[in-house]
Amino acid sequence: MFTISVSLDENGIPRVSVDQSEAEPIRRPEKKKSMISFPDDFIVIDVETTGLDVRFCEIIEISAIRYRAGSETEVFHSLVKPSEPIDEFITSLTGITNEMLESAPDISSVISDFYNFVGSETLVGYNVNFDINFLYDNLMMYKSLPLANNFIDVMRISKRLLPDLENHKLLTVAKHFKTSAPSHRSLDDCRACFECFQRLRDEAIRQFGSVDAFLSAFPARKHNLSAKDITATTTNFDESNPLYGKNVCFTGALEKMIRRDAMQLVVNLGGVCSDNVNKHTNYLVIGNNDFCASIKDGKSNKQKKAEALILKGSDLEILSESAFYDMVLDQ
DNA sequence: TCTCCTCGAGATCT
DNA sequence: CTCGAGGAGA
Repeated sequence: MFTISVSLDENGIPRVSVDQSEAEPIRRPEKKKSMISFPDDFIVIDVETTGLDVRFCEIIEISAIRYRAGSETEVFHSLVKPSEPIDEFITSLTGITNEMLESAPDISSVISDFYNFVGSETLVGYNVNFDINFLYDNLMMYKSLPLANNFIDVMRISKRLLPDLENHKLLTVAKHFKTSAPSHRSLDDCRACFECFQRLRDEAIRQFGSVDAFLSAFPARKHNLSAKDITATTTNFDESNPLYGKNVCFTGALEKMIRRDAMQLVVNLGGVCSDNVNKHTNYLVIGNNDFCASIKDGKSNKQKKAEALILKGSDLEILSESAFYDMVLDQ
C-alpha cells in the first residue's frame, strides 16, 4: 500500500509524492550483495529508464559490454519501446526521443536477450543497485527468472578511494580521472564506468601497494541469514490467522524447533520476521536463554526493549514458546 | 579496549 | 543501499 499525496510546487504545477515508509519492500530473494573486487572478466551494464522509481518506471535502453583482461570483446545494446510515451525531461536528459523508441523491440524480448548475453558473469556498474533492481524486476515479470549474478558497484569503490571528492556522481569521478564523460546514453555510460573502474584499480594499488592490500582493508561483509531473507513457500494465506500481516521477532533458543523453521512458519502465515525488536514489532517470542552466558537476569535485551515499548503503548505482545505454537499450529 | 549490533543520515541512479 | 555513530556486552 502506498500513501500518495499531490501538492502544487512554486509554479503551480502538481507534484505527486509517494510515501515510501508505508510501501511494502520489493522482495528480490535471489539478488546478491555487491562485492568489492577487480576481476579480469566481467560485464559492464547500464540502463536508461523513464524515471528513478522502479515501481512505476520503465526501461528504455539497455547496454552491456563484455570485457576480457581489460579489453572490450562484445557489445549488447538495445533501445526498448515503453508502454507509454516518455516525457520531455527524460528526452532532454538522455537525448532519447519517442521517435527513436517507435520501432524498438519491447522489454519482454530485450530482457531475454540481455539475460542470454550476460549469463552468470559478474556485472559491474555505477550505483549498480539501480540497474540491477530494474533488470531483476523486469526479468522476473516477463521471464519468471531472477537476476542472481554477482555484481560490483563502482560508486562504492570510488567512495572508499576518493573520499575527498565533492560528490561521487559518475560525472565527477570521470572528471577527476579525466576519462570519457558519461552522456546519459547507456553505451557511453558503460564505457565511462569501465574507465573509472580501471583508474580506481590503479588508485587502489597506488594507495595500498596492491589490489589485495586494498581488498583486505574492506571488512568482510557478513552473510548472516537475515530474517528478511526467509520468504514464504506459499501464496495461499489464511487472513484470519492472528499472525497474518504481523511483525514477529524471536529471542533465545526454541526448545521444540530451530528458529529458522519457526520463522518459516510465520512467513507462511503471512507474517513478517525481524531480527530485532522495534516500534513495528507485534509479537516477541521468548525462547530459552539458559545457554547464553551474556544474559544474567533471565531477560534478553530484546525482551527488555519489548517491555519498554509495551509500557509506551506499543501494539506488542510477548509470547511464550507454547503460546506461539498455539497461534501457529492448527488446534 | 575490542567486537558486534542497531538505527539514522546521506547519496546516487533516470 | 552503505556507512558510521553510539550502545551493550566480553
